[in-house]
Amino acid sequence: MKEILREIGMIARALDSISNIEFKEYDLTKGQYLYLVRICENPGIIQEKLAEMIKVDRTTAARAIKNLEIHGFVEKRDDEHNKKIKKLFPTEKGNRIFPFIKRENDHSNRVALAGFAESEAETIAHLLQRIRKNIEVDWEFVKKGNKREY
Amino acid sequence: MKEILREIGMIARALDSISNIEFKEYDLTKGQYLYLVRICENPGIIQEKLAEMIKVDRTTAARAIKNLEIHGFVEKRDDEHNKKIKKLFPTEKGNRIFPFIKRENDHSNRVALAGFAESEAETIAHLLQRIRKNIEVDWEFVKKGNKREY
DNA sequence: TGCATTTTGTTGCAAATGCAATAAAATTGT
DNA sequence: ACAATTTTATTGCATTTGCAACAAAATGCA
Repeated sequence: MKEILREIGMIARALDSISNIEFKEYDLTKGQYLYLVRICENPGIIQEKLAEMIKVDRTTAARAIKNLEIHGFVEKRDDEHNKKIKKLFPTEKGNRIFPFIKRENDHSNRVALAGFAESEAETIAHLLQRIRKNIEVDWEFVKKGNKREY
Repeated sequence: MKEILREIGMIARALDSISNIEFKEYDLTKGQYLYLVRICENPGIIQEKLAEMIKVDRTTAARAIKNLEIHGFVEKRDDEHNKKIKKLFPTEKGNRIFPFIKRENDHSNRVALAGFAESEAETIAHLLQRIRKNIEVDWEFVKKGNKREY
C-alpha cells in the first residue's frame, strides 16, 4: 500500500509555515489564524469543539484563544443556560481581518491545485475527507489515553 | 475550486499527535521521529537538506538533531573534503528503534487508507505528490524572505 | 434525589519552534 | 587570485505546544 503520510506532513508544514509568515502582517502569531477563521465562520462555538475541529490539544486551543482575546480579535461570552461554557465570537477587529485570511488561504489552495483539472480537485477533496474521517477516530482514541494495538 | 487545505491540516495534526504520543515509549520527544527515520533511510545526509526534506525551519532541525545526538540516537561526522558540513548517521540505538517507528507509521498509513481500493490509494499518492511539488516552490520562496503577490 | 462520570475550562511546567543575528567555509564570477 | 555571494551551522530570545493536574458545572444513572 502506497505511503502518503509523509507527503501530507510536508504539505501541511509548508502551508502552515507560509501562512504564519504572511499573517505576521496582521499581528497574528503562530497558529492563531486557524482559530480565528473558524470562530468567524462558527460564531458561538466553544473552545472544546474548536480544538476537536482543528485537531490540537485542548490546552493549546485554550491558550491560543486567550491570546486572540487579549489582542482583541475575539471575545468570550457567557451562555444563558450553561454556566460552564464560554461561547466565542469574533470582534469587529477580528471580522475585519477575516477576509484577508480567507484570501491568503484561497491563494494557497489555488497554488496547491495548480495544474489540476476540476475533476482531479474534486477527487482529492473527497479522498482527503475519507482519510480525515478514518484518522480522527484513532486520534480521539489515543488522545483519551487509549493504546492502539498493531 | 474545492478547498483541501483544512483537511490536510487536520490529517497532519492528528497523525503527528498520535505519533508523538506513541513514540514517548521510546524516549523520543515531539517531532524527533521525523528526523530519525530520514537519517536512518539517508545516512550521511546533512541537516540543511533534512530541514528542506521535512519542511521545517533550519534552526528547528538543528536543535532537534542536536537532541537526537545528545540522547544517543544519531551521530554527526565530519566530512573528509568539506569542513563546513556535518554528515548525520544513526547510532546502533537509533537503528534499533527505526523498525518500531516504521511499524507505527505503516499502521497509521493503513488506518488512513482503510476502505480504499488499491487504485484509489495510488491515485491519492500521485495527487498528493503533485500538490507537494506545487507548494514547496512557494514555501522556499517565502522562507527566503520573498513576498507572494495575490 | 444523590452520586459517579463526563464535559469544559484553567494553570504549572518542560519542551519544541522559529525569527534574527552571527560566523565560517565553500562557491561563483570577473 | 580574490571579492562577493551562497551555503551550512550555531546561539539568544520570545513564543507556542502539550502533558499532568486541578476545579467546577453538567449529565447520566440507579
